[in-house]
Amino acid sequence: MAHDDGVHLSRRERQIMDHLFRVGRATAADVLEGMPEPPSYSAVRAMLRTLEDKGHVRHEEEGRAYVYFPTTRRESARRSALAHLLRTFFDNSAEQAMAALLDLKGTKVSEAELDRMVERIELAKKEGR
Amino acid sequence: MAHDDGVHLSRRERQIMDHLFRVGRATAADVLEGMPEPPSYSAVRAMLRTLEDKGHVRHEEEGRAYVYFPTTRRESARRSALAHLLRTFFDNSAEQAMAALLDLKGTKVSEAELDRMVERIELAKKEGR
DNA sequence: GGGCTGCTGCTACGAAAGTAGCATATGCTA
DNA sequence: TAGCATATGCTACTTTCGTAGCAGCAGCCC
Repeated sequence: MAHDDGVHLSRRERQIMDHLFRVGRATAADVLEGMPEPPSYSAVRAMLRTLEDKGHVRHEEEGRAYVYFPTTRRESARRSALAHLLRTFFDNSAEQAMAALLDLKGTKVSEAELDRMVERIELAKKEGR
Repeated sequence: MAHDDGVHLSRRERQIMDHLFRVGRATAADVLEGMPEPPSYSAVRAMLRTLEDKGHVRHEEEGRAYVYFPTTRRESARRSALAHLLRTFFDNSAEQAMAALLDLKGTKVSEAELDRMVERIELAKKEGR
């Protein structure tokens, strides 16, 4: 069944991971800046350490500062986040998700992009059969 | 006075909300069943109550049991979840998200669906200009 | 050198989260 | 009607989150 060892991300931990996935790598200060309702600097560092203990991030020393980054490849994190979203809100329907994607305000989709999307779909169609 | 702490969902609370969004409405027992690493029945009920206090769910009596459901419309929850995902993992690129969507294993996308997707995109293109 | 400045590593602690367990009410059934 | 099953409403307890604050160390600048 569940093999969950440490998928237990708390609210703050999730926020930190989100930021890390967004930017790739960041120092505690960077993370702090990128967080909603920023907590204290100490708090961020503490959580970063916790995340490292749990194995979700690692760090490298860069000059005097620690630079943190996710241990999970962005690709797989994406994948599972997307899968989860699909399952939770779209009944696993890629089409529905697509539709939502298209009329999401704030997302500017250029015509060229739309074209490439169509291409991708056509490709998927060919591969699918 | 902060009450709109909608983002303040704890780990368990998020899991519960996820399940609720997935199924629409459910009793405490249902929720329990749909949770990863299920806690005790008591725990679930307690959290459901908390969620109700915070305004994230409401309940109706159905027979002897309480049936809970999200107060937020699925639509808007979707929307913001999608926006968040896009921002966190796809640099706000709908195209990238689309691509990921297409080659997500486990999602069977029928040819008909693919066709409809193309239609939607073409429509978006027309509307866009 | 002396004093900032910025970073780390700690410890400590209140506040939530998470959980268990009881008492109680109600419908069902043998 | 007694007994079981299933609900809810509590209360109380343990864990972990989230946070502040201090000490120590390394560069920098006057």
